[in-house]
Amino acid sequence: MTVTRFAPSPTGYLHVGNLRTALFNYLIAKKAGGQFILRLDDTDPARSKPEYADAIKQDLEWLGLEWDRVETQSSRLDRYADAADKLRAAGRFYEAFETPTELDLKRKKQLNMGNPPVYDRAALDLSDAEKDALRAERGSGVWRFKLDHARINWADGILGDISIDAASVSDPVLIRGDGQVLYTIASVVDDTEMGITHVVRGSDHVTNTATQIQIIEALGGTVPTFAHHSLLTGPQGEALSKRLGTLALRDLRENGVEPLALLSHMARIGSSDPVELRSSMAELIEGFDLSRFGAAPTKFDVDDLYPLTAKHLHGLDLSAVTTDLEALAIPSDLQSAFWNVARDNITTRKDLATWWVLCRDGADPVIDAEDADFVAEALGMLPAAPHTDATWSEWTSAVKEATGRKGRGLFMPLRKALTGMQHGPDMGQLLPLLQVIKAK
RNA sequence: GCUCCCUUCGUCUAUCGGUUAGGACGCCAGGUUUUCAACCUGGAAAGAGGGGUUCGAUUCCCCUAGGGAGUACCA
Repeated sequence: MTVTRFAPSPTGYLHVGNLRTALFNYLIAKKAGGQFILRLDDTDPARSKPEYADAIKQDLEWLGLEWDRVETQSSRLDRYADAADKLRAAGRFYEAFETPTELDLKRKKQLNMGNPPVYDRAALDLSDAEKDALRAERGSGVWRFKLDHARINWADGILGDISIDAASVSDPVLIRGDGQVLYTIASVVDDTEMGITHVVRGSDHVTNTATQIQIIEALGGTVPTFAHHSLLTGPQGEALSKRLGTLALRDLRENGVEPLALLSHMARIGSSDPVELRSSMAELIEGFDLSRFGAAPTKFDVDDLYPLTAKHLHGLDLSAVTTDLEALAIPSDLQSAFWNVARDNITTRKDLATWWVLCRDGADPVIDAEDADFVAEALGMLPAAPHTDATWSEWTSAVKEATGRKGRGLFMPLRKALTGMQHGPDMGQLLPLLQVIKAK
């Protein structure tokens, strides 16, 4: 069975980049009839916060990305300790005592000499006595995984055949000096023990994947299928990480982006499939194909979300927006007519308020000097409320008769006088909803 | 610096050596609506640069330039 996971650390809010990873894993699992696991990578007690874990769940729920199971790494610490023992027994684990400053110095030296900044494995030469001395002096060291210096190859689901020389990578630290288990091993242990079959993550993880493959093998686990999707960049190709602050899922929700619009966009950008609005998650699942994604960085522009949001809204019927209409205190007998009028003229649900305020309170008229007499004459002919669907057409016909004006010259001044704007809903339908006409 | 990935219309991309270089979003125009939006139709718009290989390169190879990522006792 296909089992995937989304593994955020609860150290902040989810943003569009995270969503892409989550969505890919979700869609793959669902398309295969498999399982999608939400795994909270909270091994860092200093930065992980329960509030963030809750926020992550809320954001996923908002989008309808339901997980079959939730796991937390902080409750699996004993598993990681077991794995560490296993690595020690296999002779693939060694303790190193360099301080961060010393490591930094080593790296700088290597860089100066034009060499890759790879850990020199000095700790491997330490005798037991030397280790005891260092431990007494500096406390416990870090535990590094001893990489096998060979090329590491895998067939990536998106990038194709990848080959990385293990010698160009430092032996990864798996356990910190203070005993804290690090992502690299926790993730590997979970992936193998939870039966993860497909790992889809950002391409910022490709080097991790290389080392993790060796760790999985050393642990005797089965290497899952890996796929690394490209990272999102801003509209100008700039790194998105700098603007991620404004791209939190909750902010998008706050700005009125519709879940299906977001989902439709995120599930397709970067692929050869057209980005178009899908009407359901099922449709998204059906059409998803990882092999259609390219390896090039993908530009993401928030503005692209709004046309899709508008389109989604345009297809909604009254029942889907009654909550919004109620929130605006729109009388129930007016709701249907109002939705019909406003529907095609909104980008987000928030725009509903603008139109309702216009209907309820009227608008400050905009009357050009050359139209002043015309508008005054026309308004004099406007029958008293209540107006019906026929009022506008009857009225404007009469005005046309009386003034000789027609087409745009006839309608635009009236639209501007009544609504204060030169664009908006169908006037014939809008007029009966206008509770106040300030121009009169 | 080193390692990995990438480079086709504004954007996301198709093309497994020979195409009028296709589609989608956006944009523009026209139509429809006696006005706006929506909708329909049409249009403009592209293979980073330089070398090769080849009868023929967007496509294969090399170089340069540019972009992204990694190079943590973060994830």
